[in-house]
Amino acid sequence: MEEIDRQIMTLLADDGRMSFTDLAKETGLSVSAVHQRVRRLQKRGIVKGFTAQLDHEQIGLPMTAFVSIKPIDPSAPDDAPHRLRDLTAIEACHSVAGEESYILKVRVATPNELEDLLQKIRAAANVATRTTVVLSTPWEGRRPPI
Amino acid sequence: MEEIDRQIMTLLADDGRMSFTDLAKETGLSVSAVHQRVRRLQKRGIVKGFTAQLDHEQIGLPMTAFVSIKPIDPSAPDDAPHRLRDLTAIEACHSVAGEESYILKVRVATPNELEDLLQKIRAAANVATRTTVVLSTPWEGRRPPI
DNA sequence: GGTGAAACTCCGTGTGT
DNA sequence: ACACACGGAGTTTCACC
Repeated sequence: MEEIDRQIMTLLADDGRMSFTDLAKETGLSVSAVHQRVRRLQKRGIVKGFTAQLDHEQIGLPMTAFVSIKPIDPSAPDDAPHRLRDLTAIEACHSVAGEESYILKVRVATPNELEDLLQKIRAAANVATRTTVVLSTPWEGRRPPI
Repeated sequence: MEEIDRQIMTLLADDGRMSFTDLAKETGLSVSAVHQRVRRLQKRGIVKGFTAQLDHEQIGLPMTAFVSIKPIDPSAPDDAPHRLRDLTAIEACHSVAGEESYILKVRVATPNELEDLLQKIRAAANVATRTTVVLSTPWEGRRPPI
């Protein structure tokens, strides 16, 4: 039964708009049973939501970079995520082990915008930054083997 | 008119399963006009697809890491993406500027699995690896400001 | 958890402007 | 590019197992 949930999640990860009718055909369950399972998966938070995958080039954000940050004053309390939250160009913020404390993934339109963003990051969180610019992305957001 | 496309994409990025009827209400257009626009956005590849957002903890992949790789033999042809393609634990592969040639984002269940994966990466692509383990993720996959 | 059916809503296409 | 309309398809809830 857990097997069927995995199957449903795999199908929805591939096509987030697949109809309940088609999910039912694929799984061999009735439409209402599938409906019930999807609602339960959402309620449990295993399925957190559904989203459209957009082409960054075409929506005007062709530049991606990873920004590692390190506090200038290591004794100060670390609330970098809170301080950086309003910088919407930061697509992801990961706390990491290693020499730096966070890795940020950012999307911008131009090198100039990246420069502006780095200044804002340094000012907002009182950190030093180390930036790695993405040249191309062979793949991204690939579905994990559930 | 371009404004309405941006609005539609924002709505679909927030809720990938929103009905055309609701999109029509939000945008003030008719259902068929919205339908036409979404199909066009997909045909142009601006909307690349729709996907379910899954909780990595709950699907058994609680561990995330960034793996930077550098070729051991810099004179060899660089076909790392092709050689790494079958390692499905690699969620993303970015070619980057800087000291290393690629940054990989990987998801695994345990430290042991990470160790196995790193061995496979080194063997498959003939590279040295530098791994940064993610401790927590304040946010991820946030919608860019379209 | 599962089914099946009923009532409702939505989708997708055709037609017209 | 958009609006309107209509038949087919999908969704959602219900009683029952």
